[in-house]
Amino acid sequence: MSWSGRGQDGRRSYHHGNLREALIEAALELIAKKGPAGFTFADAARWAGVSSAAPYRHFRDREELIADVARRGFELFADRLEHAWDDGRPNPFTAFENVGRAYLAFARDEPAYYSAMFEAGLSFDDDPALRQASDRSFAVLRQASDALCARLPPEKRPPALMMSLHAWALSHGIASLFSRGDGGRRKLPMAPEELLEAGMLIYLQGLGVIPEPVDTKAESRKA
Amino acid sequence: MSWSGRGQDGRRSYHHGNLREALIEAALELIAKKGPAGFTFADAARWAGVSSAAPYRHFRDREELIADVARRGFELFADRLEHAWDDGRPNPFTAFENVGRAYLAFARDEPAYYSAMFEAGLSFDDDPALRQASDRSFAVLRQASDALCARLPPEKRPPALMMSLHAWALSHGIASLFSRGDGGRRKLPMAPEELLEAGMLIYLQGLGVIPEPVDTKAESRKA
DNA sequence: GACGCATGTGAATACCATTTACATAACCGG
DNA sequence: CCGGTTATGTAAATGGTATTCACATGCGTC
Repeated sequence: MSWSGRGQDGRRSYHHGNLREALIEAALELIAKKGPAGFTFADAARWAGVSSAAPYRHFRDREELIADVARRGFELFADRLEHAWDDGRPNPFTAFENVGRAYLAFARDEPAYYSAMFEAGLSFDDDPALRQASDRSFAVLRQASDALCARLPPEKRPPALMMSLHAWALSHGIASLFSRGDGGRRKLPMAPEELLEAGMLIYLQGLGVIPEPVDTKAESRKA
Repeated sequence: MSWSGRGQDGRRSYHHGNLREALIEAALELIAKKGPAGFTFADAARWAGVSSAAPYRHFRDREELIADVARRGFELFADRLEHAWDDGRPNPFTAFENVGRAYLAFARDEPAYYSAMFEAGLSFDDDPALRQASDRSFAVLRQASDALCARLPPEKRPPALMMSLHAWALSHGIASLFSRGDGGRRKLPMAPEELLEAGMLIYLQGLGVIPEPVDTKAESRKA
C-alpha cells in the first residue's frame, strides 16, 4: 500500500492511509498558530484533505485529539528533560541547571505542545495515559531534586518532593508568564533562562546546597 | 426608571436596564463553571434573559467581554494584594508573606477572574486599560520586593525587579499547577499556601534577607 | 474472488458568533 | 405634554463548528 494513500498523480485515494498522524500534525500547526482554543476539528480535517467526519474514526471527539497531542508532548518533554539531566552529569548542580534550561527551551520551541499540555484545561484524571506521561516528566525534576538533596547533611536536608515542586512551579511560572512562543506577555530585563537560573541559584543557596555564590565552571571542573 | 428593567409582575420590560453588568456576572458564573473557552456569548445572553444579539450593544465581541472581566479581575486582584501588603505592616517580611497568601487565595476563591486574567489568551498590547490594571497588580509585588531589598546592605542588595519577578512566577506557577478552584490538577503533600511560603522563605534566605531559619511569629513580635 | 472490518463520505442536526434591518422606549429640548 | 434623537433590544439571516448516522469504498484475508 502507499503509506500516504496517494497515487502517482498525487491525488489521495479514498483511504488516506495515515490520517491519525496527519491530524496530529495538523493540530500542532493550528495550535501553534492560534492556540488550543482556536484549533478546530474541521480545520484539521481540511488540512489533511478529508471530510469533516473522517477524524471521528480516529478520535472520539476534538478533546481526545488534543489530549493525545498533550500526551505526546509530555513524552517528548520527559525525553528532553531526561537528556538534559543526563543522570546528573557532570555533577548534580550543573545537571539541575541544564534541566531548567531544557524546561524553558521546550516551552519556547514547542509552544503547541506546551499549550496542549498546560493550557487546554484537560482533566488528567480521565486519561491514565496522559497522567502517566505527565508523571514521567515530573519524575525527572523529582530525581534531580533527590540528587541535589543528597548532597546535604541529613539534618539540613529538605524534602526532595517539596524542592521539586518549587522548581516545577518556578519554571512553569516563568514559562507561562514570560517565555511563550509569541514572545511573552511582558517585557523582561533579562532572558527567561537567566531569570530561572538566578532564581534557582538563590533558592539553592537558601537551602545550603551551594555554600557560597559559586562559579559554575569551577564546579564543573571539580566533578 | 426601574434599575433592573422589571415591572411589578417580575417580567422584564423591553429594555433590560442593566444588561452590561448582568452579562459580566453571567460571564463570571459561566467561566467559573466551564472555563473561559466554554463560556459562550449566547449562554450569557440567555442567562440575562435577552436575545443573542443584545450583548453586541455593550461589547464589540465575545473577547471584549472577557477582556473586561479580566480587567476587573486585575483591579480586584490589585486591591486584595494592596490590602495584604498594608504598606509593609507590621513589617516588610510578614507583609510580604501576606501578599503571597493573598495571591493564592485570589486564585482559589476567584477562579473565574483568574482564568480570564491568565488563561484566556488575551493580548495585553491591544488593550491599554487591561495592561494598566495588570501593571497595578504587579506593582504591589514590585513595591513589596523593594521594601524587602531595602533591608539588605547595598553591596548584597539584589535587583528588586528580579526578586518581584521571581515571586510572581513562583506564585503563578503554584496557583496554575496546584491551586485552582477545581481542586488543582495534582495532589500535594501540603497546602499550596505552605508550599509558596516555604519556597519564598528559602529564596529569601538565599538572598540573605533572613539571616537564619526563623520563627515567623518571633519575627512579627520583633517588629 | 467474496467477505468483513476499518476507514472515509455526505447529509442532517444542533449550536454559536456576528451582522443587519427593524422595534421600542428612554431622554431631552421646546 | 410632544416630537425627535439616541440607546437598547429583537428577529432573522449568514456562515462556521461539533457531532452523528446511513452509506460507500477498498484493504486484508480466507
